[in-house]
Amino acid sequence: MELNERKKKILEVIIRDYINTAEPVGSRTLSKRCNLGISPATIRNEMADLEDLGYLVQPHTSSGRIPTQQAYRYYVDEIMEVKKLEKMIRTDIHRGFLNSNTELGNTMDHTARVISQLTNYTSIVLAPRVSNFNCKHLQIVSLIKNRVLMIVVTQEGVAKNVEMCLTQEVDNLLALKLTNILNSFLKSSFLSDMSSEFIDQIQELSQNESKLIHEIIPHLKKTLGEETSEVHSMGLTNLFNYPEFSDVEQIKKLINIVQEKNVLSEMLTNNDGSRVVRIKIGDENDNENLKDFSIMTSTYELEGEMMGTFGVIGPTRMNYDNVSSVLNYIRNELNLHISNLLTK
Amino acid sequence: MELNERKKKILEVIIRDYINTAEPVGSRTLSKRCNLGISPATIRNEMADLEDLGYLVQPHTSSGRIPTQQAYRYYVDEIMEVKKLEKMIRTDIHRGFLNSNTELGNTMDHTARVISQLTNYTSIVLAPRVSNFNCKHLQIVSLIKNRVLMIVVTQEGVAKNVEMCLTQEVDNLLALKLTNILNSFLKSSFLSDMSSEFIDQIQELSQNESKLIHEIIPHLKKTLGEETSEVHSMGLTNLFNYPEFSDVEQIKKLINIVQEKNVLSEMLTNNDGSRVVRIKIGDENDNENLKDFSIMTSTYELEGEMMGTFGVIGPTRMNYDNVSSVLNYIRNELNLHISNLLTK
DNA sequence: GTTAGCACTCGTTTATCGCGAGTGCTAATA
DNA sequence: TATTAGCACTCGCGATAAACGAGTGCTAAC
Repeated sequence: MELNERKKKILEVIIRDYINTAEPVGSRTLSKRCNLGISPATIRNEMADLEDLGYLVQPHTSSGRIPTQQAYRYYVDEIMEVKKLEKMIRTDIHRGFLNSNTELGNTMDHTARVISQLTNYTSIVLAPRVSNFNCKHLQIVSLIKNRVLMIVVTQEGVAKNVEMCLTQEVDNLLALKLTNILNSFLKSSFLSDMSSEFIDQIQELSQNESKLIHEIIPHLKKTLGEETSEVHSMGLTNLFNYPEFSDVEQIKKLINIVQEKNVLSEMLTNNDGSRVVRIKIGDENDNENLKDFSIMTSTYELEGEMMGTFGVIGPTRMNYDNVSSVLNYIRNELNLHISNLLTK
Repeated sequence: MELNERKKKILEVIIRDYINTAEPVGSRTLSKRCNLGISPATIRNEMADLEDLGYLVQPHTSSGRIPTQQAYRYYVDEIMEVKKLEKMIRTDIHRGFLNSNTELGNTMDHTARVISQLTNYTSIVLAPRVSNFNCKHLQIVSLIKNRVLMIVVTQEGVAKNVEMCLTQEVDNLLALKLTNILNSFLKSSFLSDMSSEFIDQIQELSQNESKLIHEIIPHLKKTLGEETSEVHSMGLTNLFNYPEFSDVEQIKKLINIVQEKNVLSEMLTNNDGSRVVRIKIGDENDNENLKDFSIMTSTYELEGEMMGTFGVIGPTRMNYDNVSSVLNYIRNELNLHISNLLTK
């Protein structure tokens, strides 16, 4: 798909304009805007070419043109240059993160809020996941009768708790006992192979304890195995202001996306590690409900290890420049902040 | 506000009709619907009277009438008779609750889902709150460095956890120590007066431990003091189908209400204990954003003690009959289920 | 290769009209 | 005296039509 410089320039201006106004752009307005000193007629010819090449479409005969998803993809890959955020905004964000509470949950909320404010789209931030068997500490807390709470703490100091119902009563003492047993497993790395044989071999366990441990293990496995983590989302109503989402059906779709946590899996399956900020435009999303949206995501890390994902959902007519800048900078801040919070 | 029997009957039919159709009701259709054998002309006279009394309004001259909020209030207080749910539906609900997971969180979700399905409005269920100093057990879990998790378990077996950042590092051993100290406080009911003097009097504590306890206490106080609890909501999009909420501005308002948890405080301040199901119609809500909505709430209990609130948010043109029946029955089921889950 | 000119397209806006559901009033009726 | 039939009037709504205007493609001239 080679485009000469003039076509490229024209396409760029069209995309920029359409992103701003959401109105089809015509040759006249375009000729005023781009200072190439070419007449509307020439531009019309070029636009017709760009339409043949699949970069533009007309909503109806004799109206201006709007960019296709292919055009956005081209823009993102070949035209866009990601700028640094303005210094003032950067320091603002930095200060915000410093003031945001030192608690992990608050940090996630704060991040989501900042992103939605800076982009005017809907932000989504996934808390660090608890998985991969890298847990450091387990704790069983007796709730009442046969109901207990299991707290799983990872090496990175992230906690997750699971409520469960066992077949017999567990008091504080027994809970402590179970906690100790499970943690000794942890040390001896039995957990990496939590098969029944292993557990039954532990001689010191009473039949009772052994039975309870057997009940707990599946819950633990499930917890460690699942990829889900807390979702923090902000600015859902931001999107309602955009004309493409102003009818009720679109709004319903949008709410379902965010509520049913569809985006989540979409974000996680986006595993292309080669770029810091990843972009999925419209049809590029696998999820059927997301075909009308664009999603931009990035990840935050701790000591080189991927901890979680965050990003933005908006129209395909997204301000890719600005969102890239924002996500880039937020990523840095988040890495810094998380590192302060979680490093030993 | 005395209304004679015929006026009462007419008002009732108008309200019922308007709740179903959302269309102003005229004298002709009305005369067909109510079998009082009176002509449209007579009904017109009565309707004019009802308008003078403040029960009806016309959206514009020469259209049918719609009920005022005063009318709904009258209907709810004087006309409506709450029926039992159909046997079939009752058994359906009952089975659903039996099958719903034995975990507390799931039960709340299930309740929210069932209510929104049965009413076609938006349901809100507040999990049992943790407060009033009735906690049974405390647990400190070391996360990483100086960050710990505090788990508060109430007498009823409800848990809540709070992440906090202390001024010095806490390892597993120290966490256990702190846990023991706090629980001994609990037993000796020192917690009910957590003043500094009391704590400093404990001789056995090292300066170190004492300092940490002093840091933890405020968090504990805050947790026990706050009235908030998890919110489970379902069926937000249900409301979009009603014509009164089909424009974007209303939808925004609605989403803000549910997201920003305004309803929550509204529900909690609704303290009129004299009725099982409490109703707030439009203006009766203190919260400015709720003036266009009606809210119906009820509470669930454990051994006579109020545990939490649940209910429904919808248009003032709400099907008060059906929602009353549903909330009534759900309340029974929830009491039963919670009792099974939490009783010693 | 570029541009001015022109006829044509088509969605949007504005105005007008008729329909119909509903009302209030008056006079007749039980 | 309460009820009802009859009738003129109101007003929102949908349909139809006309005017508008932003934009296009094509052709011919530069």
